[in-house]
Amino acid sequence: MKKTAIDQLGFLIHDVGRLLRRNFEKRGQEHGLSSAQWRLLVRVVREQNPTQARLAELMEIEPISVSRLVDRMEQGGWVKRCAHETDRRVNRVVPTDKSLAAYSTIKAVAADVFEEALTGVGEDQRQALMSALVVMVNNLSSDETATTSSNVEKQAAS
Amino acid sequence: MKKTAIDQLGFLIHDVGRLLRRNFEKRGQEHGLSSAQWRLLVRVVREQNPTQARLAELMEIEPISVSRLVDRMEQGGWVKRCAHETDRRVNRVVPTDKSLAAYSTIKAVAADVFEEALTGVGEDQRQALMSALVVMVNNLSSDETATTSSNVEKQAAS
DNA sequence: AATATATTATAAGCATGCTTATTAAACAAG
DNA sequence: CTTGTTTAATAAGCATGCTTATAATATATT
Repeated sequence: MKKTAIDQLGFLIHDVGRLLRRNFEKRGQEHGLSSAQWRLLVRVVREQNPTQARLAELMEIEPISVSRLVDRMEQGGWVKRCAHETDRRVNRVVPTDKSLAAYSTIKAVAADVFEEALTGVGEDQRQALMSALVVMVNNLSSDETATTSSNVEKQAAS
Repeated sequence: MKKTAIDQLGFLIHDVGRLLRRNFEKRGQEHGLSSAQWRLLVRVVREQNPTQARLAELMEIEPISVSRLVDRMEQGGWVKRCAHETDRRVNRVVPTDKSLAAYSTIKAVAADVFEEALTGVGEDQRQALMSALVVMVNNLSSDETATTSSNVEKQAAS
């Protein structure tokens, strides 16, 4: 059994991420959501119509990136921008009926990709993998806003 | 101890990848290589002046992506394009003295980022993490060219 | 009330991935 | 040798991340 050197970690994480994304998008050609768009939609549904700023915080990407993601998703009929009740600067991002209808199907596609990826990885090892990743996220985002680590908690929870 | 659900796997991998990249690039502002450029440089040094096509194969990205990466790295003085001995279609990508001088320093920065990321993760868990990731790469790229899995072997080896 | 500061979203432009199409050179088949 | 196919690199244009800058609105301070 060869010992995999730690300095391959970056390459491995990068490759696994890319391959997960590729597989998800290949299988999901019927639904037509990119993986970034899917990540956003999950937040929108879970959080119940968050503002764009809240989405940026949750996804830990820049507000402008959210803005353009929402642009394309709005164009594709996945979400709508709705005016905030009191603050006229703010847009709430709201899923369309189309999104809600597709949600569980797409979720199943994602689960399927994970299952394929983890074929041959035992339950213990899966737990080790997941908890190592959670620790890594915490370590690496430790110097950022406090929101970060609580996000991870939340992710870990559900 | 909360059980981390498998359907968070995509989010976690994505986040860890992004955070590793961000930390590497933040620390490496002095050397001025992006993480994609660093990945390419590692291949160039290890493989001893590969062609662009070979780089695309090794990095599992499209030739055009290599082309533009090399454009910027050539402009930044990290690599040169040299004519192939016999085939006039081909460029060999060759590291400059500047690259070779910086190589071990940058490698140390990467190792440092990994060490920070893995703080609090025990040796057993590290091994479990790495081998799970190797399995995932193999599973996910199984329907691609045979080159893929042999790459992983090679990565795992060194 | 008027002015200064915060916050929300967006604009412009770069890097790195992709797909699809093109050019130049090499190779293969008649 | 000419014609057709394959291969190496590049071009054009899109998506999604980034940084830096701007406009509009809210909020806080004087």
